[in-house]
Amino acid sequence: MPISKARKVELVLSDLGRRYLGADPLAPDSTALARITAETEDPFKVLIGTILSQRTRDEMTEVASRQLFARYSTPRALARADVRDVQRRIKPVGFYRQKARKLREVSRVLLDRHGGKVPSTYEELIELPQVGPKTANCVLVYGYGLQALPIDTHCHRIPNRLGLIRTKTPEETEKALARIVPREYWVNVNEWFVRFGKEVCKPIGPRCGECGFTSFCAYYRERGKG
DNA sequence: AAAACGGGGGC
DNA sequence: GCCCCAGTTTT
Repeated sequence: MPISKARKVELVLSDLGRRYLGADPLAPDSTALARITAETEDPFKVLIGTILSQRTRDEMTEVASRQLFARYSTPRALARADVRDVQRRIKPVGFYRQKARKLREVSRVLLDRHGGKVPSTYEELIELPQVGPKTANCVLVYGYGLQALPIDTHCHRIPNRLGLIRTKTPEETEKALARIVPREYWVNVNEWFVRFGKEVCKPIGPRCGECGFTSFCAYYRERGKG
């Protein structure tokens, strides 16, 4: 007799919690964005660091962030920055030319329309340049301690593989996860999926031998032993 | 719905 | 050398 979906969700969350909750958020095995956001409660740095992390390898984000914040740590400073200097500092991340322009642009919008402060509502955040659903929710969660579910490729791939949800778009994934994940887990579930996705449930070549969920994983069953 | 953006690490 | 990465924007 197959176990219920609710039970699967419970098993996954408790197991990932055991794996990662006790872990030091500043430890080397933690993700770079997690370290950056853990070191500061500054929504501006969370916003900038999250934009830098978009579609870019995690380790590169940390290097670029430190080089950028060493010189520009406020919207006012970054709004006046020389784009070439910003480009040089964030060079390790992908799309660095585009991002340098967008970073200065978003800083100017913060000054012109938001009094130099990062807004704390989804509706306002999503209007900012280079801010989509994922980045907006990251600012709410890591910058303001509010409840939201930032959806990246890991948060989409893993619950779908496990058969917890069946969604095509990030929007669908966010709604589906919001239904099945208890609120108390929202602050953690994003990073749990990211770390689990990097270590075990990789996009290609997943280490199913190190996964505790193969007994009910739809992906494991279909691909015939990993 | 699909393509474009892009440097750097891993294989 | 080839492929992929804590997405967003444009077509």
